Amino acid sequence: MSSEVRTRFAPSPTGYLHVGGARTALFNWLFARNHLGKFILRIEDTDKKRNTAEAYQVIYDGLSWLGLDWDEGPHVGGNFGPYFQSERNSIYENYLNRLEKNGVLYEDEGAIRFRSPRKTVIVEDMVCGRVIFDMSHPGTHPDMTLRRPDGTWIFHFVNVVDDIEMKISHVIRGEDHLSNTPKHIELYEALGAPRPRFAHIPLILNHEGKKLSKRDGGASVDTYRADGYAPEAVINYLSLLGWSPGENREILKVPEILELFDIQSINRRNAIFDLDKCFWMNGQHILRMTLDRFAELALPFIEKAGVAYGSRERLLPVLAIVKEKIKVFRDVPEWIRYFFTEEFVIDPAAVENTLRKAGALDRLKALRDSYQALETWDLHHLESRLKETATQIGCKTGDLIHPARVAVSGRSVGPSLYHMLEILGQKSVLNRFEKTFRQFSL
RNA sequence: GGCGCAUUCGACUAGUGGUUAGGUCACAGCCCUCUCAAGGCUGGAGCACGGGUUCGAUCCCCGUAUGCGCUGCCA
Repeated sequence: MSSEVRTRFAPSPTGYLHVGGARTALFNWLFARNHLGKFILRIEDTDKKRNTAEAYQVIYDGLSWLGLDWDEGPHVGGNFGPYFQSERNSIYENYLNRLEKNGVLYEDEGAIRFRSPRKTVIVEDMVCGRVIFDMSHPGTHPDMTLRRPDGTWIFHFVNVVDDIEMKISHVIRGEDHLSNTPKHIELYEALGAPRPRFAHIPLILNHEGKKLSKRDGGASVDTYRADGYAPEAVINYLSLLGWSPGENREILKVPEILELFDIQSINRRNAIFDLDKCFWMNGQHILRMTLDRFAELALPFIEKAGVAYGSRERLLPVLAIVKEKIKVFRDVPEWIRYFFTEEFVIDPAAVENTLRKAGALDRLKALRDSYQALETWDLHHLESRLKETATQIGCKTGDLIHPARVAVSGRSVGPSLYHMLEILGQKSVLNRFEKTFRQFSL
């Protein structure tokens, strides 16, 4: 029981969930789940006035969307709450009193400072190895402040107190905290508390090699949901920043990541975030996911775009034939809209490149004639009849296929033509052909 | 400035005291093909630099450079 693994993610409500934070949360979550331990969410909302309800919600939404469920924290409670620093004032008072009794505090213009023991502190980090800090010089390592004159708390103190109180066994956090760690260790020692194991993971940087900021594309987790990424793809991508399972494995499902993840094998080098690869990876996950999962993730975008798909029974076959083309779910509506309405947009460039080609409409008319007479409207008959027609009028199949695609969809790119025609049905296809003749004949 | 961490193709990474330094994204070309994707093949592209240690270093050690982080009464 005392050896139970307990990790935590301790964000402050800044209004968005940073991908770097999400990755920190992910590694904490993976480590806890791997060791059958507990993953705790604690909100570090000490002295911020902009702590709006939305700012908290963004954190819950982001983590939930990614599937990083917490065992203790907001909404779920736990035995070590409250899980908001803003509600833990009396706890901090107690700990401050303990330090006061130990004579390690002093007042400085109204602020409370901690008197450093001025010794060498050795950090045994699970990622960075042994790191030695010489704390003996006040010039380079000034005594840290624990509390401001107005009574509000400083991060280092409350962070350590909470980790002690919440029995955090492993502190997994960004490498920007490595230099803070000796200070934290001094507090653990002064409080007579056992120190946790530390693991400092490399940071995520932007293309300029700077810390990824809110302005950088892909910095905020909610944009992934908005743009139509699958959470499992984002998890996969983030997991490979600073970590690799080896054997050239890359496309991994969450259970696989869980199985393969090993905190010892995290590297120490900062990683630059590459949205292109994340995008590619999303496509790979889409390719591999079930149609049900695809539909589940695509549906919000379809609804939002107002595509009147009628029923799930009508929608699924359409999704089935576009699934392999889709990279992000945001694109789904444009790929399927014309299946459900006659009022679809016609791409002028597509018209120019196909319907306006010499003889294109005549060939399409020949195809119309053969399809009009087609009795069995299915994939195979559509294909063989089109090929026969091409042979009869002496053109390549592509010379029929391309104009036909534009005629029925308004687009020059799309799924396989025969699949499209089969789903659209004979009546609709012939209608669209006629409409095309009316609209584009000279 | 001080302290800490890092440095393998443009990016993410694998890797070992002796390898043709491997994979993936991106890029280019080719193949496949009804478009677009997907897929296949090929190509360009990398061990920051200088000293050591060693028979031999990308790998170990020391410097230098560069980058990042910390150096707050931010978190």
